[in-house]
Amino acid sequence: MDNQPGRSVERSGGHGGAHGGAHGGGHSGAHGRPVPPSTVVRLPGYLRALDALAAEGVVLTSSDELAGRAGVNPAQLRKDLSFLGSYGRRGIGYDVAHLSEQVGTVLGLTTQRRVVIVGIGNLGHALANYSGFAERGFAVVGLVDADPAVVGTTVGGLVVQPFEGLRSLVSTTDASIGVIATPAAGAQVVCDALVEAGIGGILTFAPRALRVPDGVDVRAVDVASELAILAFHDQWRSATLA
Amino acid sequence: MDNQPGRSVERSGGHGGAHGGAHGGGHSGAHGRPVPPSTVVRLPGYLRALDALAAEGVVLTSSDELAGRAGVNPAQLRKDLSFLGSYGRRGIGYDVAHLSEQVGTVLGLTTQRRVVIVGIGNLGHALANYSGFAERGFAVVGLVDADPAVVGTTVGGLVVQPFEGLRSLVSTTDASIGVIATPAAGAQVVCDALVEAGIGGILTFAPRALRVPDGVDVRAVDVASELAILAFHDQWRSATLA
DNA sequence: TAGATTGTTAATCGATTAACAATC
DNA sequence: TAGATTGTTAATCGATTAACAATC
Repeated sequence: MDNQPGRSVERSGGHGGAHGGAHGGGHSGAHGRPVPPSTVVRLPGYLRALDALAAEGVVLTSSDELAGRAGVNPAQLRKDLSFLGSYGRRGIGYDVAHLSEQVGTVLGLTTQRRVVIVGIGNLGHALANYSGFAERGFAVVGLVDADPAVVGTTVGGLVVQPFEGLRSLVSTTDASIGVIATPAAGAQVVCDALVEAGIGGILTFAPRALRVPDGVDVRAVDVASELAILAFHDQWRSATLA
Repeated sequence: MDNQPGRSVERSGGHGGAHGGAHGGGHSGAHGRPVPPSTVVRLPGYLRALDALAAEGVVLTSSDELAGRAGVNPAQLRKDLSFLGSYGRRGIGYDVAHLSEQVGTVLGLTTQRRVVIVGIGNLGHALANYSGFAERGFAVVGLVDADPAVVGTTVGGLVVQPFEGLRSLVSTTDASIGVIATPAAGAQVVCDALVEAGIGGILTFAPRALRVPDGVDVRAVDVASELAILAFHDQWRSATLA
């Protein structure tokens, strides 16, 4: 469980390096066929669209309708779903409730996962109070901050713990996912501590690439990078107008 | 400038549909060669790594070093940079300051862009106070919320405006980028209003696909989806251990 | 049966990577 | 010159899309 010198590094917005861990191959769906990474990242969008349909009382949908809602090509939707199994009926379509359940199962949302948030600044506050966690079966079970002025305060019903308590917090709560909401400078130290504590999946908001050992999965959300990408397109709009 | 029935829909974490606007082709780099989308999304990461090197006083770097910092393959880094022009020297490497400037220019970060944030809840607060905007040359010039209890309050030095004032706010400030930090239910209405007001790039945090007309660029950050993707890998770790 | 719609195949397209000639 | 490192080519790989047979 030693935190070896990082072998893989997360790529902004992408996967962390290797998450394959033991068996090397990709993760399999119901068919036994592996589900490609590009498909996995679209599944949550399908689930969202399915839940919206269900909320509207729609019972049956088609690849055309569902793809339209999710913003993808119908052929791509069908191909993506085919990696999970055969959950539609030719000539008929997909049962909304059933497909939603299947997609949720494939994504591993049937088991509750416990989340620890490190860095309780503005963003950490927002995340600690974010209702989206519970809606998808995630439980925020711990908050950690390095600032003594923040430690001991209550946020979203949880008392903020000191950084030194991270390891025991993770093991006593059996958390498997860590969220890094610290400034960039502290992110790697926090990441190392999370990995050391046994966390297997990390969502980071810090604008910095993180080194993690094989088998640890990192997803990065970087607001500044997203804005820069918008700026790239924006300058082309301006140039084209002029 | 009418907001036509949406033709394209953003994909979670990806591009909005078409941003090509007038000319259909991709956006060109210094060479006149178009810069592929996959390259554009990595450029901010390179810029980050370059700035970190500069802060450490490093003057010259190699594709190996820079790629290591950014978490990509050195061959990929060189290929990406080759779309921008020839900014390295064979046998020598890249001048950190010069390359940083070139990448920043290509991304359109030399011109200040003005940003309006809609939805001043927990997340909107965090964003309004986020220093990362200014560091990359973005100026937050307006805050908007639909809740009368929030309108009129001061956040990050700006007075929150009512939703009805969005259009005039955008035109008087000449904002080109809009950030949506509202609940999912209101996101499409806000999006439509931003487009109608002339906004060309949108960063949304609402967990919902947005319809936008051609030429409007949408980037979506969805925390719940990111967690779901982590859950997918997490379940495979558990299964492999057991 | 006729119409609709899936699941899958095959074709296209784009992205990644390795290899290496160019050149500092 | 010898060593280092880029920029580019060519090979590989994976993802997207169109088309259609299967089938409800």
